[in-house]
Amino acid sequence: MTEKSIRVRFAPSPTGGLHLGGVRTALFNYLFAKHHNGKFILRVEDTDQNRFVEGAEQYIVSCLEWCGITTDESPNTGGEFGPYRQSERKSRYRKYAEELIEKGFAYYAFDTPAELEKMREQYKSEANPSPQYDSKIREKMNNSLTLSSAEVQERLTNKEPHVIRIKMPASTDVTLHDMIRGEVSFSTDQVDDKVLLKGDGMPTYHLAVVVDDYEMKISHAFRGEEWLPSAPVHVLLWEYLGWKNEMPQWAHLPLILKPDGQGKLSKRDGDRLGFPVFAMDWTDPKTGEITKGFKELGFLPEAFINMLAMLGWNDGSGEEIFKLNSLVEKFSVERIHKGGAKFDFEKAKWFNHEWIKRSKTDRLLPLVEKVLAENKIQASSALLSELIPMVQERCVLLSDFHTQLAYFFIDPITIDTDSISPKWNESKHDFFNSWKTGLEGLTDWSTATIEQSFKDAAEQAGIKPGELQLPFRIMLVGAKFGPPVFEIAARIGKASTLRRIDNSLALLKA
RNA sequence: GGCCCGUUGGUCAAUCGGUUAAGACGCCUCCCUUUCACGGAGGAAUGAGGGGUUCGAUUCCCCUACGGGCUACCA
Repeated sequence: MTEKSIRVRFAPSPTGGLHLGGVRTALFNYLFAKHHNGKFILRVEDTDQNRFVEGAEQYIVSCLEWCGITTDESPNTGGEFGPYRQSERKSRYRKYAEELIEKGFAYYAFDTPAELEKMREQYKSEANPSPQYDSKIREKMNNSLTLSSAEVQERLTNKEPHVIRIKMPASTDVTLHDMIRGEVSFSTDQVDDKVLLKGDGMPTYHLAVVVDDYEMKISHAFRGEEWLPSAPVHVLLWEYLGWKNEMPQWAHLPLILKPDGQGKLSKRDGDRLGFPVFAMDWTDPKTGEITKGFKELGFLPEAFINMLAMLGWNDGSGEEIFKLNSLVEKFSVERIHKGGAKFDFEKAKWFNHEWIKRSKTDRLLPLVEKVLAENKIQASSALLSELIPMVQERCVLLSDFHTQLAYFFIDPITIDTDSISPKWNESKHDFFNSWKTGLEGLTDWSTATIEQSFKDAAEQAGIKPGELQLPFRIMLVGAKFGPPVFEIAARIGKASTLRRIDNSLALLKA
């Protein structure tokens, strides 16, 4: 048995933002390839000129880069099996389609869109709500099977618009082995004569995927489960073109479903339920509309791919946190789930929180600097490096670093006096007023000395320190969160501390 | 409608004929902490239904139900 070298491909079409499911398909392809020391190829399926969206291809590349999914061959970087953009391969497809016609496995069809529409109307019935261009119907249409060869020749020389359709055999079972689902078989009676080459000379997905997988020597083809119904067409094409022995192994991935209700997760669900569906922000070049992505929302790519990998796969150990290289090491197709998984944004956030907690300061530093800069807060890297470990366990999203860190740099904008005013009284007011003097006299401004001074003053005032700690926190932070108060006081310095006490005291008096 | 795929707690899921049916998220209780978070200890919560096969089915088979996908000159 000859060992074919492992080559897989992620083949998105550049029609807009890159969906969660798309990234997961890319990821599984990548994990499989790298686990077997194979190649991961990016192939752009831009055969539909109507759906082509400017910038979408570069956006997809950027998403993969952000995720750390590197390509071995792609439109940008090239490779020995290029071009990797189907539009640039246009000229190669027609000859295969015509070869199929010669062999009797395909035919020319001259039906206009209107005629097809009419056909569907005509044959539509209760029993058959969606009539197909199949072995029965093709007898009634305008194609090289029904027209005389002279007329076909004439129409062809007149450059009459036409497509090439596969001629599905009658009553044959097509069986394929799916790495995830095992044997799956279909009756050819159920599948229609798919268009292989479109009127504009571009191939459809069906022809292109087979030709390109063959020419690019793809060994394993991973794609979403939505492709399963058309798989028999592809299998037949591999056979008809005489490449059966080189056909890749198929693997149809389960779908990612809506969290509520049912159905495939879509961009709309994200908008509706308030979470991203795209990997990164996507700006529609026509409308200018921006759709939020995981990256910009504050996800770490490590968390994003980790979460995606666990949606439909696990290593069986119960461990859920994996780095990309561990995923590569552990990945196995056998452990991919068969059933679809509902997307759970809460769990996605948990992954991110875990990754933020576990990340080294250096990893977080540039990202945190960016978040702060976006909020007009300048901070030195040295200071931030000390601050990050103090707050990272409190951040679920990178954007949380802003709220968790802002008060180290600027006085709180809102003071949650409601939390302290119910228990506020004259003696507490007096305490802070007099403690200020004590603080002013502190020569060594450190967490320990501030805390000691606080305790001493509290004792002198006859108030339990615990009752004064929350007020102090509210004064410095503005709300009930953050690291130990005295550490905060130590960091923000004497002047800021005193100023914030004064500001709050003024508010509490009123 | 037809075809195909799927079905373990609310969600992600382990189990590859014999278990008190893991673990995680979320939720609840408690501890730690006079903030928040982290951490720790507990808790509630699962094999769609019906037939087989078997000494024994969550696990294998069939039927039903339910869910999903596909049914374009879109991918």
